[in-house]
Order: sequence, then structure tokens, then C-alpha cells
Amino acid sequence: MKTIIDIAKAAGVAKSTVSRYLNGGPVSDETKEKIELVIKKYHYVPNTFAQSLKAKKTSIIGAIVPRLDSFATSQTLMGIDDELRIRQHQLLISNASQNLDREIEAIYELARQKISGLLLLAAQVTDRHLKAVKDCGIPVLLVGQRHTAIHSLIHDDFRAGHLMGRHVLEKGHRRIAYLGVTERDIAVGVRRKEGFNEALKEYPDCQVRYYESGFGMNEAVMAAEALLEEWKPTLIMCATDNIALGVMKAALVRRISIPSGLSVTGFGGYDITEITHPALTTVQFHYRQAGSLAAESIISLVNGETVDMITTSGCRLIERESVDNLQ
Amino acid sequence: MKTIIDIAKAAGVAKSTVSRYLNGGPVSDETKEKIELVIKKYHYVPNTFAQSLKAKKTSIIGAIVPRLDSFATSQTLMGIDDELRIRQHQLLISNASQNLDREIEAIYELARQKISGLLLLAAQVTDRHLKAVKDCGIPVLLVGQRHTAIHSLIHDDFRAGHLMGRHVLEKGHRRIAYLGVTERDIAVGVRRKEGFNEALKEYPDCQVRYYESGFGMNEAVMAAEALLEEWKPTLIMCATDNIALGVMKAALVRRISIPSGLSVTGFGGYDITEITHPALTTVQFHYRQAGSLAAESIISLVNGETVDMITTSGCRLIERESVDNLQ
DNA sequence: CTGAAAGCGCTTACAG
DNA sequence: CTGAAAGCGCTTACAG
Repeated sequence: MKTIIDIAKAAGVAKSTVSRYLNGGPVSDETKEKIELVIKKYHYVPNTFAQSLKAKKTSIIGAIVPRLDSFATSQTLMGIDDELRIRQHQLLISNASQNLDREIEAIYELARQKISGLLLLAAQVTDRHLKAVKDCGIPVLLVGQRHTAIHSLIHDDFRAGHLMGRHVLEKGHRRIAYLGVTERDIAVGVRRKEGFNEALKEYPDCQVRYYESGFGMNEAVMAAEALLEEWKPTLIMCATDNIALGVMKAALVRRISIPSGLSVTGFGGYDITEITHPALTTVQFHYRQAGSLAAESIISLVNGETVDMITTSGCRLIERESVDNLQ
Repeated sequence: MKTIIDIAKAAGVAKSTVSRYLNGGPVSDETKEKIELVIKKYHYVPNTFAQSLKAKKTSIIGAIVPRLDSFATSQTLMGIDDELRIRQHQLLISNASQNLDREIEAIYELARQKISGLLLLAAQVTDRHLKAVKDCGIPVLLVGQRHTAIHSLIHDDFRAGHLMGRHVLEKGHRRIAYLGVTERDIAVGVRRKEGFNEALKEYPDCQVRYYESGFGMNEAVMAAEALLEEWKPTLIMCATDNIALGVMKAALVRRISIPSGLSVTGFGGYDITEITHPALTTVQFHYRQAGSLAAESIISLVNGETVDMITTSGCRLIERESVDNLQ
């Protein structure tokens, strides 16, 4: 491996000049050419550790994700990665495996790696998160959840719930089961439901019951079975597409046909919902785009620019075949 | 931020002693205690850049993946991450977005980051890959594909194909369409098919036609539609679960019921196949476990230990509801 | 525009 | 077991 000294010698200049060339400092065209030539010849690439050690900063953005095997996470990560690449930054992904402790640890661990900014895709924000974020003293952007103390990029979960609520109500549904998730997840567990409740206000005659499921498809199947045992709604509104998939499975097993015997909706816009049978009516979030936006924002934050405390990424209703028209 | 000097001063020892303590060198119990105390007190963590710069090595393992939004990739990555964590190594993920050029670039880029080992989850291995691997001079383990020049960890695709072939043949299917993928992907495109062909040898009366699809679900839907237009097999054997999902969609749209009107099988063992209706018969690969194994192997390689040039991860047939019994 | 010098925070022989 | 010294490969004031 060649070092900056080798290059300097070969080019007949001082290493400080080479460094200046590398960092876009003032260098005459003549020496610029000489250096360029030598660098090409030797395939020289600066040692990032030495750079970071001296310059005391890196161009690495860290991202902590609760899990890797989720459509939303993958998409968001790809959006982040794309944008970061364009802006010459590196992405360091840390997977917490749905473990809160590991999430906190990861914050400290990434800080140790001297990342210059952190993207936090947490499902919930605890005091320990807050403390860790404060301790490590680097810019942080919360993605998918909001918190008054941290810059946040959120999806419009309330509007999503409202959109979907209005849609199914307009289709004439008046016996609706809402199959949600834990309220500790504010975005998914609370906001979507609140949006739905808002739509409900205009239909006081509508019967609604609330149920809760885990995030996994199998948990959803079981939750749906229990629900269907207890009540016969005309529609089950599911807090995520995965849960909707579970509900469809449970319905099919019971020979309830969708949508004639039971309507189902999701939230997310996962690829798979397009090819289920029937295709699922859902609200699509723009995960990939949100990822790009997040990357952009965190870089602004790192550069000391002002960024809105809260940015909202849109959503859109995709009407497909899983909701019966009762009108 | 405290440095090793601050710790040394506070503990009343030389910084080399602190360093020795940190790296498990010979230190008396007495000084060990003093140092420990100070480190705790100041929450001291060594600067990784300085460490790497001096020690000329890191405990980072790089992983290049063709895409992030794939079940197989996510699972493998989680397995890798878990094992690496146990062994005190860090994982640096680089996403190539299904772009061969970016895959090659990533090899050089990761080498620049001084990773100590590389896990390559490529779908195909070209001469340019080989050159890059050679150029960067670090241990590399190919995951999911094999190549004589590189240590490889593969799934038993041949056996998977054989297992599935025998299974459907024993169920009495004699008009089979094999919906495969590009042969540039040796593991998925070639080996699985070869395994199937092997099973076929015992049933010379079986009619078989071969078709090709892309990896995406929508591409599979289209491929299946074309196939069904042209031929009426009793079973479509799909090279991946995703493709099987696409076929199920196409069949359902045409009101062909599964498995009575058409049987379908997949390969992979993705979570989703458990809750499709009917549940999909498939061959499960152990992605997560393979990931752990890969992490283990690359660390051995980094440590200069000998590792088999090729390790094979198993698979198992999961018989569910999508194959009709024609006997 | 250019170079010499100092220093980033560690580790590792080398003496003792 | 312990310390002083050299050095990893860069960047950044400071002179010139």
C-alpha cells in the first residue's frame, strides 16, 4: 500500500501539497497535474483511518434498525443508501434485532465509530434512547416516529388512517373491526387508529370494535381467528399489510371469501399486496423516498444547517379488490 | 473525549500500560484495578481510528449484497450479524442494488475501509469480481454461489431440486412445467434445475417443458400467464418462492384452483409461503444459519486458519397444500 | 502556491 | 511487570 509520502516523493512535492490536492486546497495547475498522474499510476487511495484520526470527522452516517427482515426497513434503507452515495457519504447499518437494549448499545457503539450523524429507525423512543442520543452528542434524525426532543421524519400515519377510514365508510361498511398493534408504537399503534377514529366521527351509527395483534403474520392469523370467533364484522381494518395477510389467511381457512364475505384492508403498500388474491386495498407509504429524504436531512443537520423539527412524508390510498362495496 | 493519555495520567501509569491493559497484555492486578477504575469513571472508549491506524487491522467484516429487499438476503444478513457480534466483530453492509458495477466498486471501497474479511453474496461471479478480490488481497467468502477460485458457502440447490422433483413425481405428476430463472445464476438457475432433472431420470414418461421468469413477483405473474396460455401442465415447479407466488396469482386470476386445477411448488421457505392459500409446498433453505456459518468461516479465514474450499448448507422439503396427489 | 513541523490517539518493540 | 520512544498515515496552521 502506497502512502501519501510515496506519492509526494514520486511527484516531487511535499506531502502537505498532496494532501491539499486531495482536499481541494489551493494547488497550481502544474503540480496538480503531476500529482494526479502519480496517484493514477500507483492507484493511490488515502487511508481513511489516518484521515479520520487527524481530521476528527468522518463521512459515515449510521442507521439503527429494529430489524432487517421488514419491507418498510429494507425500502427505507435502500433510499437512504442511494442518497448517501450521491452525497459521498457512507452508510453503517446496525441491526438491533428488535431488542431495545441492543438499540441503546448501538447508539454508543456507533458514536465510538465516530459516525457524523445517526438515523434512528426505532419503533419506540424511551428515556434511555434520549439519554444515549444526548450522551453521544451527534446529530440524530428519528425516522418513522416523532419526538419533540429530536428531529423527526414521519409518515403521515394519521392521514393514512383517515383516508382508509373514509374510504371503507363510503363503501358502506358499518361493522368494522380494527385490528391494531401495541400503542407503544405511536406511529403505527396510535396515529393510524386516531386517523380512522377521525373518519368515524361522521358516521356515529358505525359499530366498531378494537383488537390487537403482534406484527408477525402468524400472530395475525391467530388474532384474526380469535376475532372472527367472537364477532362478524363486514370489514377488518388491519394496522399493517402483514397483519392483513394474516387475516386473509384466517378467512380463507374458514372458507370466508374476500371481499364478499369479509373485506380486509392494510397499511404499507408492500409489494406482495399487489399479488395476493384478491389484491389488497391499502395505503401506500413512500418508504424509499422517505429514506432519501432522511439521508438529505441528516447531512444538513451534520453540516449545521437548520432543518424542520418535523418533516412529514406523504401516503396514498390504493384501492384494489379486497373491499366490498355495500352501497 | 478522553484519550489514553488522560487515563494514564489519572491512573498514574504510562499510556503503554493502559494500552497493554486494553489489549490483554501482561499487567499486574494492582495496576489493572487502578486503570479499570479510571476507565469506568471517565467512560473511556478507545478511538477506533487510532487503533486501526496503528495496528493496521480492524475487526470489521464487509458484506456485499445484491439487494436489501429480499427474504434470503435479510435472513442471511441477520445470521451473519448475530455471529459476528458474538465474536466481537463489526459488520459493514454494502448494497449493490443489483448493479454489477457497484458490486465491483464496493469490493474496492470496502478494501479501502480496511475491512479484514469480505462476505460476497453475489448472484454471479465474473472475471471482474475475481480480479477485484485478488487486487484487494483480503480473505473473501462467497455466499450462495460457488467458484473454484474462492472459498464458498452454498446451499444444496442440487439436492433441493432433486428432493422436490422426486416429491412431485411420486405424487403422480407427469406434465410438469419448470419455471426457472437465468442460467447466469448458477445456484438458482442451473443447480436446482439439474437436481430436478436428476429426479426425472427415473420417470422417462414424464413430459416436461422449461420456461424462464425474472425474479420479481410481477415478472412471474406475466411469465405464468404466458405459460398457461401455451400449455396445461398439472404442476408448475418454480425456481423460487417469489415466482411461485406469482404463479398462484396468475392461476387464481384465471380461476384455476390450486392444487386441484394446478399444483405449484417453490424453493426458499420464505415466511409468506406459510400463509398463502393454499400454503405452498417448498424446499426450505437455512439462510440464517448459513449466515452464522459464513461469519464463522470468514473469521477463521481472517485468522489464517484453514477452511474447506466449499461448505454446503442443508435444505428440507416442506410438504404443504399446493401439490395435488394424482395417485 | 508550497514546504517543514507538529500532532491526531493509539500500539509495539525495546530496555529495564 | 512497566515506561520512554518511535511511528502508523494523514491534516492543518504557520511561515515563506
